Amino acid sequence: MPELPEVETTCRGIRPHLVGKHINHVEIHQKQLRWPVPSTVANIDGLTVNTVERRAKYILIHCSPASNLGQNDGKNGDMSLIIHLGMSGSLRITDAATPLKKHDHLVFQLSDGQQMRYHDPRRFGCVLSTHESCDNHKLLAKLGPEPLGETFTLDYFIHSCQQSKRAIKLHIMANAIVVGIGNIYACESLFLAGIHPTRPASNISTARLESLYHAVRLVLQRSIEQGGTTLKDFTNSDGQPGYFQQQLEVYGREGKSCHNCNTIIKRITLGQRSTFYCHSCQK
DNA sequence: AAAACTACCTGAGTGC
DNA sequence: TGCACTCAGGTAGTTT
Repeated sequence: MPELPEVETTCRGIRPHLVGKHINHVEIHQKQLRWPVPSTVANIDGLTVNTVERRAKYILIHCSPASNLGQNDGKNGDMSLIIHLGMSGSLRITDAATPLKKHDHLVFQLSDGQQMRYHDPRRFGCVLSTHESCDNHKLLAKLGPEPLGETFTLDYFIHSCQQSKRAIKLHIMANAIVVGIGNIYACESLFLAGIHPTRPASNISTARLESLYHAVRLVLQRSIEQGGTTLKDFTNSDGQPGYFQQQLEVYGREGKSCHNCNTIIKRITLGQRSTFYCHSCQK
């Protein structure tokens, strides 16, 4: 299930295969994703990929007509794809001869003969297009800062917590506060910081919030370095699994011993989501 | 206004 | 073997 590190891993994997290439043709085999794939996605036919970026868990692919390359004025037929991998999505680069898989919903035919395929069994993801700046798109406009970016400062984080009485786990998972921290990394970060997931955000000392701030960034950074977490169906754009799962301390470990103190890891439901923690290490 | 809840979806896993 | 059932979970939209 792609979280921020998986999306970053995907971006890095597909970028060198896409930038500078033309997209000759798009095939839409299944348009019924989280939202219907708009027919305007097909307008990308013939455009050239300028950049591949990530914002939160969205992959942004910016394209221009070949004649406009370098103008970067946002007009003249520029177009961007906004792709979300949802729970089970992946983007893979393959050659055209590779047989289609059952859930390969979109196929982007590239000018060098390769293809990029959007695969998503559970169809929780989306593929949308826009001619405007992606930052203004409805889905991206209200997102908080990137957890690994410069605008996510310690002061900002502490202040946001002091304003909220919600459980700290729900606070760090709220996209308006900071993006890209899903269930797995929220659990892991709280374990690393020694903070109980249900503790109200405003009821945590600034020293402990500082630990959490660094824990969030460390956990995400480390996971990106490992190529993401493989749970069930995540593989990178080459089809290789990530290795971060081998380092999970609490997530999915209900009933097993804490690596730190041997206490049995507990599971509770918080915000409709399974939440794993060590009752002894996290207060 | 903020928080809580729901719908969307299908593959994997479990129990009978 | 196969059927019925549960669980996983990001996000926007709805309800409280």
